Amino acid sequence: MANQISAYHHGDLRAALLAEATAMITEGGVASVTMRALGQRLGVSRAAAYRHFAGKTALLVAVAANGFDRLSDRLQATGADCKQSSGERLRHLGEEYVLFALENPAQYRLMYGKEALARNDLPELGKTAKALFDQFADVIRSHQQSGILKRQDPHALAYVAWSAVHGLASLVIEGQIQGTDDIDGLIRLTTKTVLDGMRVRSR
Amino acid sequence: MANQISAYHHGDLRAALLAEATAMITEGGVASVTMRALGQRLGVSRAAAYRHFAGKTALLVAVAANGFDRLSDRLQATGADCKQSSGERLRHLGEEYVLFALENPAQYRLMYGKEALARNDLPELGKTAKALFDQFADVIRSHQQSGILKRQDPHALAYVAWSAVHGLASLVIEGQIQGTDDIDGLIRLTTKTVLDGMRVRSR
DNA sequence: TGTACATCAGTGAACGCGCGTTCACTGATGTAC
DNA sequence: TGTACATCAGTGAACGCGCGTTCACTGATGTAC
Repeated sequence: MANQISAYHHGDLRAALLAEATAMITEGGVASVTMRALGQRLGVSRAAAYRHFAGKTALLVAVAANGFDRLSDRLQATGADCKQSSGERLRHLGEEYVLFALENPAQYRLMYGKEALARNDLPELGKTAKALFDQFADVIRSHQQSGILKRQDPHALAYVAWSAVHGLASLVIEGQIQGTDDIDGLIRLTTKTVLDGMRVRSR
Repeated sequence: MANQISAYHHGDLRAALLAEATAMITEGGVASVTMRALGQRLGVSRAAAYRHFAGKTALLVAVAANGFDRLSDRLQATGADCKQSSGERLRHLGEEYVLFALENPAQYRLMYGKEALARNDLPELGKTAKALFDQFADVIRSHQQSGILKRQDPHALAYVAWSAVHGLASLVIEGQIQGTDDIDGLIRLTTKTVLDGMRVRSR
């Protein structure tokens, strides 16, 4: 076991590559990630990455997959924190979702955009995204059974709620909602408005 | 006046370049637009485009600007069609917005994403986008004065509504909401839910 | 009406550049005896 | 404990490619006289 890092053997280059690629994406967009720059920033040859990833695409897919894992963990922790069956749990879920996206803008874009990652790379990622959405739809369903939410197709209702938080996150990430605005207040208003619209007797 | 098109002089190459670039973006994403391919598809030298646009970026900015014009026209037509002061006008506005995005996915992405177009190119485009949003905020404000919508900061409320329609459009465009679903129904449910959440007495 | 000429749209060859990836290699590590 | 060796992570030079852009040019058009 080498717990010391020599100049030649990096130690955990794979993890370092993922972290550095994520940082580069955040700083300059996915187009700024090049195998050359990546190696240079880690003080490593540009060919070294190929020992750990089949190619650039595989590396980006890994970054996205890591994002899904982290988002899923975060949302599950939110669910555990907040046991009440009222609509508050749903609101917290939505707010945490937006916060994750705003804290990891580039990774989020990689997860849900298809500009950077072509369709070919999606089999594995598509499943992960679907699993996360299904978990969310289950929460919606349980709130319907508690009589809090309208009894409509839970998948459709889940899509509506997801649209709102994804839309808000995207608009902020893409710079369409300027920094002078009260983002936290906007997040709360969005989750509140959509939840109110989904509530029983809201008409 | 040359109303005949010779082999050498194209006639209206500028418009043809815009249309073809838009088509290419739709087919293969913005990365698939290259000056070479563009010229080839129009049966023209690859240098010909530089007679009409300063460079590739200028061409893409023009495509985005054209998108804003068309979207603005469409939404204004919707407002004119639908004189009633009830929430129906707002719903139509939202639905037309999503439909425009789904019919022009790549152009829409170019308009509201910042992946393809760097910040430097935004001075003009930013203003156009802002003007469109302000028009929308005015509609929200007038609905508040009619007593239909909650009296909250109209800009904030406008952001919420925009988030929902932008989010839905984005999720569909990025392939996150699969084709087997009832997209039209989902559009209606989204606008209805958000409008209900914004209504007076909706609590 | 006919000719000379200015204007401008499009040509095609070439440029330099940065990219992802490859390949034979070298150095460090851990293990078998 | 010491040595030989298999394993594997990282090197660095080189590859071919497609890109945006440039440049001197040529061909068509419209206009002045």
